[in-house]
Amino acid sequence: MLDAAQAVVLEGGASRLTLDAVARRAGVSKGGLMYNFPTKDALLKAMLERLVEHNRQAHADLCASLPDRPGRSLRAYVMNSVRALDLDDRVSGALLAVLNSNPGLLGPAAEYFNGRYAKLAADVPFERAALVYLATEGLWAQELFQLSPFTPRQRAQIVRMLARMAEDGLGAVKETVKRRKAKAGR
Amino acid sequence: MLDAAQAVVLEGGASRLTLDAVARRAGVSKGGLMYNFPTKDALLKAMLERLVEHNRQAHADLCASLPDRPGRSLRAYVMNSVRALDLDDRVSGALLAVLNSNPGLLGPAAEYFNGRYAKLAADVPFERAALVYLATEGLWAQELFQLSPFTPRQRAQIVRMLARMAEDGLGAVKETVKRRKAKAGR
DNA sequence: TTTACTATGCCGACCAGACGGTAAAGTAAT
DNA sequence: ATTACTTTACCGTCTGGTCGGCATAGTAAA
Repeated sequence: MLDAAQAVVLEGGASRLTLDAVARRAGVSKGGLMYNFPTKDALLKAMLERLVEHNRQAHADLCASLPDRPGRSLRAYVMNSVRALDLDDRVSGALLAVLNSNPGLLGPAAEYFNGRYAKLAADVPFERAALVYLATEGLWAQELFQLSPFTPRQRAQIVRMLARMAEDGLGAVKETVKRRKAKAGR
Repeated sequence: MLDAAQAVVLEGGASRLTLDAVARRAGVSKGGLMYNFPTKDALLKAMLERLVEHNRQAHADLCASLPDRPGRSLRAYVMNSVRALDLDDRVSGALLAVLNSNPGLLGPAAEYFNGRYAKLAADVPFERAALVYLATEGLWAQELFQLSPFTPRQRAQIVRMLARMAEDGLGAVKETVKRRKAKAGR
């Protein structure tokens, strides 16, 4: 059922997330849907919770597959965010769905997102962590609203830069600048 | 009337943006509202257009008040974005209002936002411009959804860093790192 | 000046449809 | 018979949009 709800949001936007639509999509009657989720807010809450859990899990998995160096968690966050952008991710839809209706439901999710950063940035200097975090978040948002001014090639370049900055710090950018200058001088 | 619409969105969220509410707020009847905006989409479009124009103007003004050095435009963008966060800005509401209903209306606005970046980043190395741009956008989004994990002090620090990066490049970050280390060593 | 006519701008009652939610009844397994 | 679950049918409300009317002002003929 939650799958159906996410599908509906993905296809028709948050405004089309109606109980009837979800029920139809899930192959049950509206009454059946209301039995499992007594109210629409309950459904939204469940969607959001599953989304957060999914995100947490993906980050943990990715983190485990990376070498244990300082900045690993932050790097995993970057990679996880941009990977989600590639597939028509469920996250996007459900998030939009929630905040346009009941803003109070964001509470628990906000807690997660707030706590998330603290863990990400624990082993990276503050300014660098903040920069990488915000830029990633910005890239994600741009793509979500389809307002990104970057070409796919540029996006890939940015992602590489962010991933390197998460671990290597400023060296990554300096390297690139050097390389660009060398290239320009050629 | 557009003022009323923005006020409604700001107070009650995008979902409360109904024709009746706007009409009441504007002190006219619904018929009167419909006379000026024959359809709700027309109203949304007008709101969005005014918003874009407002943004463009604010950036231009701020740009003019800054010394003409490379990165001026980008720096003005940063300052303008974070200034908008301070007051309960109209932008936030109306933007949300539009994208949750008719996504097609974003077209013209998307054009503006796309073109905007090209001008901002014209006189700044690509990676640095992208980094500043995305981080600013990320900061703006975080604040908009009230999901920012930063304290006001941290936010101010980040803003200073971004503003410096817009013009001075990596020197800004390096400086700060140096200062931090010196401080820690004290 | 008066009168008749027209255009503009706005009003407010109304409509058809969609929405979230409820209730009674049914079904199948335990 | 009880329980878990589903269906069908319905209700009250709200929404975007329509429609006929009304006041005002402008115009031009008398």
